[in-house]
Amino acid sequence: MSLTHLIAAGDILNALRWVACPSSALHLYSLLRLRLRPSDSFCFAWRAAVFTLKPLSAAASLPLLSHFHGHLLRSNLLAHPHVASSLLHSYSLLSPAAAHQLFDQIPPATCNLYVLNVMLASLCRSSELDSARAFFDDLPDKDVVSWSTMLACYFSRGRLADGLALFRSVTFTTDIAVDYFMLATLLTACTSAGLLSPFCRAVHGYVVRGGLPASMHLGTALIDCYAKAGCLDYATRVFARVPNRNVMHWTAMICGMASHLRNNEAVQLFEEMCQRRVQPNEITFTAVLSACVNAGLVEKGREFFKLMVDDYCIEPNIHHYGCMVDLYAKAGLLEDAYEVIKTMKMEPNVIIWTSLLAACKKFKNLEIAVEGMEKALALEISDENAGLYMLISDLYAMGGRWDDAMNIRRLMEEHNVWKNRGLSSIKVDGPQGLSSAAVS
DNA sequence: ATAGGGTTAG
Repeated sequence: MSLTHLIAAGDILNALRWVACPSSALHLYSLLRLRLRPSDSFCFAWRAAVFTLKPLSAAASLPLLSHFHGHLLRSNLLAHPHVASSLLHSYSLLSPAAAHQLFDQIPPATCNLYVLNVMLASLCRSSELDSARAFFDDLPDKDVVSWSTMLACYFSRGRLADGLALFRSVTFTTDIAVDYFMLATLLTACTSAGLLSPFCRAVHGYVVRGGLPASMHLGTALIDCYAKAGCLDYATRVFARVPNRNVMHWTAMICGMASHLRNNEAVQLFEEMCQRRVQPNEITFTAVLSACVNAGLVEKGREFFKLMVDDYCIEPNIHHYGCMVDLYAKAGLLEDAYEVIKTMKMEPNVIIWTSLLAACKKFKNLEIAVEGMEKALALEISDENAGLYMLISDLYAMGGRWDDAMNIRRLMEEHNVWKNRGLSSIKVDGPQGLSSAAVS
């Protein structure tokens, strides 16, 4: 009797693990609560609470979360550190202020290192870097998670020197073993900061000596880092050694090939990925479509776009549409390009209009140009759109509509916008930020 | 195995 109800409770708990919808999760949770007897292990109750919190925070509903918070308080489950850290984590993703408020109410007996690390991560995402660092310095104990959270914080905010100094501290002044989580953190941070090739090789050496690649995330980070550094042969080598390549590995590799204009290899990789039944995602398609654009592979691009929509049921986003417009426009297929714009489910952006109208100018197709221009003029005048406005002025002039052309120029002068002035916003963050230097 | 830090584009 008691055994059957325990099995049933276990099944519900298992189901709760994989549920994604918040209302189903809450439903299963209350079902489970009804089955639990006082004699049941307390472990059941807190695990159920933790599993329920995941879909709740994914649903991004603060009212739902605070409702469940009330229940956790009343049932005294919040005294359990697992529950407290999970709830704090959920809050921190939705409202850092609410997370801070909750943190202040957690009693010392519950506030273990897990809870403190969640709070540190929350501060790293939302607060001044210095207050996160002060919190880190005040931690009574620090484990590998505390250190890598703080490291990622420095790197993600572009504080390379501080990040590297902290990395030196953890390696030289503590007994903490650098794990693959931390390496992936470092690698990702350094990749986006443009600190590429030497660092990547160092981490790779560390990984090889450790007899890896054991971690899927680290494999992706290594491939991406080598690819961004221009070391595509190294990226390929790492890629070949990953045992169970997932969509991330394939996508990182395809992006790498596409961004270095090795378009045919990008297309080949994509086709091989599909043959091996690895499901491409929207980013994979962005990469392979841009390879098609760069190589002028119109038919391949058309085929892949259709594959994405019909076979993989991926709703095209603005990048996908942008690739298709560019693909057709560059090939002089202006009707096809304009057709894509007409079927888009969102407003075309400046990139898309520029692509179409530049091709209209090049191929001297004023018919489509006139239709497009009328709509493109709805975009507000700004430095970013200056190039588009110049193009429209040129097209008017080409069609002999000098007054309209002059009007556009006058409008630009009135709004004081000039082509290329947007370039002054290019980010300059010191010598390490210059990726072109790091590529060599 | 079981809570907290990491992965792909623009």
